[in-house]
Amino acid sequence: MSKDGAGVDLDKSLGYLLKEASTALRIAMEEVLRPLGMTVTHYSCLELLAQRPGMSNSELARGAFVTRQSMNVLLQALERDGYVTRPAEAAVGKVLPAQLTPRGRQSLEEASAAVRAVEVGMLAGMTENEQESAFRALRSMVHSLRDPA
Amino acid sequence: MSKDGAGVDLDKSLGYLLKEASTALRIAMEEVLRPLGMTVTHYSCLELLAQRPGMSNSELARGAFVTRQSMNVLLQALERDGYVTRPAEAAVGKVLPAQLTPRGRQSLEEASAAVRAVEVGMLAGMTENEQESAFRALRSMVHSLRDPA
DNA sequence: CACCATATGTCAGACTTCTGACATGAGCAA
DNA sequence: TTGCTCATGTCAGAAGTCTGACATATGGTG
Repeated sequence: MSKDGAGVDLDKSLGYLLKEASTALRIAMEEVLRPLGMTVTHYSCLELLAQRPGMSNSELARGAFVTRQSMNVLLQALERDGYVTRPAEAAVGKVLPAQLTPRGRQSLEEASAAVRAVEVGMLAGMTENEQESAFRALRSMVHSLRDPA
Repeated sequence: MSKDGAGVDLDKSLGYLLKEASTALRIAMEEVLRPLGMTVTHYSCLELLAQRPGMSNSELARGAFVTRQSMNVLLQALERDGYVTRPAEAAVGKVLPAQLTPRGRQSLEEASAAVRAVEVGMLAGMTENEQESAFRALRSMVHSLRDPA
């Protein structure tokens, strides 16, 4: 019953393993971010804004892999708490470019260090070549999933 | 600003790419499972039960990468809707072994075929060797994340 | 110009998952 | 036996994310 032709053999499925790895990473990140009062999406948003100041709500949503509605909820909270600022109205169109405040930047520094340590730990025991080929493999999977042509 | 020493360069981060790939896979699976009225966790639960009948709620939770509380909510719904059966009381201890009903098995068949197609598509363009090394890389990451020693 | 497809920001409600908590049972050691 | 630790099932409430919907702005095309 455990490996009949109709079923998916989870122990050998790259999809299943992909989810397993992603979950392990998320849990490890939540573990170090929780003491800082931050969720993974919360951190992702700040990190994105540090790299590309002025990103809009929709751009941040795509970068953090959530819907723009979810990002909007988060962004309003970050704005209320003083981590992020947005102009009251759009200069052009409806796009509101977001910026980190000094407080946001400082908060990100602690988080970024913690997250970087998690990623370094994740890659422990892998050679540069192994990391490179894993990178290419994941890129290929993303491309195939998004463009099934 | 986009690549100062303090930040994480998301474009080169394996962690970020891992989340991207996992999200792409989840979205692709949701897309094919939605017409069947099934979520990814819902499907995962049925697939696990097909491979190992008699799994308990907690075992299913670990296998589907959710908490046992979340799996309990789902399992109660699956039981109510006739996809799964559990004994009214435990034969030994508190563990309630779950089983697929014929209806659950039939529902799984359609879903399993759809999900298998998604996974095949995801691996399109990758050689057997590339898949194998990706598998080892992900396994290594999971291990390092769970056991940071 | 008018029209249409696309993208954005936002609100509202529902769904899924999570954390916290409790009681119960198994396993092991003193 | 008693006590301790761990795992399990479950309930309740909170948090995060999602889908659906609407108004608005842009860009291209007739």
